[in-house]
Amino acid sequence: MRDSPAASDTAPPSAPYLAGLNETQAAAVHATDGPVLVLAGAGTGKTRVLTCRLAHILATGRARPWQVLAVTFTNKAAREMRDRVGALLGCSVEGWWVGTFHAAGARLLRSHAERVGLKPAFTILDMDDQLRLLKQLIEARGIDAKRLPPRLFSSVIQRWKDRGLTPDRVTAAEGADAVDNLALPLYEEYQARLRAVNACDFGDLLLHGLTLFREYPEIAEKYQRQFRYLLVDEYQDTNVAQYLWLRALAQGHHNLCCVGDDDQSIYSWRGAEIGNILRFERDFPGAQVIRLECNYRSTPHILAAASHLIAHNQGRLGKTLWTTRGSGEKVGVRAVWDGEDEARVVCEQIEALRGRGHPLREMAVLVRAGFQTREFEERLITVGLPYRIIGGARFYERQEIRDAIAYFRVVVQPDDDLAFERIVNTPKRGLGPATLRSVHTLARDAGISLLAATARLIGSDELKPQARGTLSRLLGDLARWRDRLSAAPHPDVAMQILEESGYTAMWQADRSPEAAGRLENLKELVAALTEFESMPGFLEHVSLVMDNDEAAGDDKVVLMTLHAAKGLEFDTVFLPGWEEGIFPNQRALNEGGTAALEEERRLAYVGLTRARARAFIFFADRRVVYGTWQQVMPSRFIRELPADDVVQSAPAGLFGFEMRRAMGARADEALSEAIPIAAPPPRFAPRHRPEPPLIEGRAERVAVRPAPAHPFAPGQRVFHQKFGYGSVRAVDGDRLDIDFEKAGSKTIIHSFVEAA
DNA sequence: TCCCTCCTTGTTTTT
DNA sequence: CAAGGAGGGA
Repeated sequence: MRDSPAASDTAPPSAPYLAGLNETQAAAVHATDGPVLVLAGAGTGKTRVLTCRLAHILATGRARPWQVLAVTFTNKAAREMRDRVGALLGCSVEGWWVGTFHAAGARLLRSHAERVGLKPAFTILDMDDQLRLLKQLIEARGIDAKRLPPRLFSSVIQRWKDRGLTPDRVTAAEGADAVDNLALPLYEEYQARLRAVNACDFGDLLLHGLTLFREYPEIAEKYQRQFRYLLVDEYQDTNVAQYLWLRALAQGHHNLCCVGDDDQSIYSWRGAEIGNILRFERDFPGAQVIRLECNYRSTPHILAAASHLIAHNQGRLGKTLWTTRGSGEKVGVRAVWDGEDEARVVCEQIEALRGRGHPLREMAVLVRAGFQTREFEERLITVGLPYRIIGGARFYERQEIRDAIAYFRVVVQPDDDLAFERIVNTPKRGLGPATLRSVHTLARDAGISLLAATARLIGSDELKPQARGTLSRLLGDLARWRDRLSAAPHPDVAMQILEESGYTAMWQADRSPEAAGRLENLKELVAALTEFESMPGFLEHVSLVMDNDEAAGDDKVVLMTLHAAKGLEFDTVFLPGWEEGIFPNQRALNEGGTAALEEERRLAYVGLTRARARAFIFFADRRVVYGTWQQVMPSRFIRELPADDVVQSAPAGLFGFEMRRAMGARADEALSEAIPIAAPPPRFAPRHRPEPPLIEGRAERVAVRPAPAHPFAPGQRVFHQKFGYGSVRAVDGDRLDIDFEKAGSKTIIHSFVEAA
């Protein structure tokens, strides 16, 4: 449908949802028809444009809600889009096609599953299931899984899927190249196994969609007609499969609007194809390109530093970000002695800012790799600053949650072999490898599911009486739970499953420090069930949508990787570990080419542009790498910062030398502005003077906490969330010296432990 | 079946 | 160095 005058007349330019857009944003909202690429620099109101555009399309009657497909990458982004569109239009977005690529792919595929050899109730496997399945196939082929681990095959297969390649479309030459010519046959077998157990992995949700569109043009046409408008967020992160999927849907009307920023493409290692955004104008002839360049987030110094840095990249479309914000602080570049010093300095700055009234939740420490958070955590615990780590094990990836869900899966779908395997001997039921092997053998030979094979074996006398009894009881339980599910509320049944299977009891009997938390998680899982209509509905949600959305409301310092920080913003950002080998990462350096290095630089750009008011970069003189001290070089990215927008500082002993190394020829000029800070090296000099914070003005010491609510005494047994159980060795005010059973001895603020 | 020891391997991570 | 996996021994 083309822009009809009647349609556009119904939306006056003063429509409330258009209020406050700047000129280019408004242009991006109004350019409804034909292909449009919105190049949205960091902090330029990208989400705003997307949501307003969607609202505009609906409000002007160009399409009905179910005729617009809006896709993003993450659940977080999808949720934000749904919330904002809902708020803008004042209605529910229930049932609309606004969500992640994978959720849309799954929804579409459920309607046509038979066409690709699946049943509509197919299971969506996660990483863990995939790896276990692959491992079985690898071992069945007699491949040494130690030399060639499942992960390796998994990543090769995933990359093929990212490129939209089904096994028959991988060229023989490429197949021969991949893992000794083993990956391609394994890929074929893997796909066959997935179909046999009526399952999909994440890549399949799109890949099967492509097959569907290719083999059944009438289905493709149906969706081309249905989706009059397509909106895509984070286009720089799409892979080839997603590009092909979008292109198939946009066929005909070409009402495709992609929003993205080539400078923030940081996911090539998982198949994202930056070429998609660079090639957009060629892929979609007649495309309009709209650049959003007015940044509403960062101060000019931060913006200048980020822009100057990213200008060192070759392969980019190029934009000129500008801001109307007044000048603020320059970007701090700070040399430190080592990782411990770095954590200490960062925490001092955090305390200083807090003393000046800045909320902790507005301060983020953004690291290149997860392991870097450890030293910060330890320091934050020591000084008693509350913090939150984003990332790490997600809720549904935890062992106990996966086990519980496996029970639910088998109950709902008896043929779910991977789930059956997971629970058949969890908790331990005394089933040995021999018993399980005969189940597997029969299943394979008869071409039936593990559960069906088990049932058959129980009827025979092949099994030892004990195993037979155990399996018979398990199958009886499963059947009973299944019956109950149709009669009783599913949260109640879930609770019964966990109780009657002995799963809850297993953790109650467990004396390890994590057991209590696991039981808590199980309770949380059952509580979460109440929000869903049915058990199958819940399972779909779990596999596609469930993430650990921690309460962001608490006032805590935020620790996370640069990748996890994309799309977020903070008043203050700390960027530690800017050293060659850490950032840029060693692997990027090993590759030798520019592609990997440019991606690291984009990551640096993402990091800097997260900051609204303050950004601090750190680099150490030496660091412990794999257990040994190593002298490290400042990151080349430091040298690429504009001297005018940066303030440097270093402890006295490091001052001249390090700065010259970091800043190259411009160091002397820059040094005239720098603030020398006296601090002895913590490890090599015995004296230790407290150091003033880098931020101007002295740190106001935060008031000492009130007297401990629980008086702790030496010898007392205590429990800590992270370190587990331990005993108090000494008490010093609000600080406790604790010997932990697992984690060794640490100094901990009393409020972080409880009496055990 | 469980525990201990030896060995390997150390980015980023969403769905 | 430290964590996690595999394999062997009790």
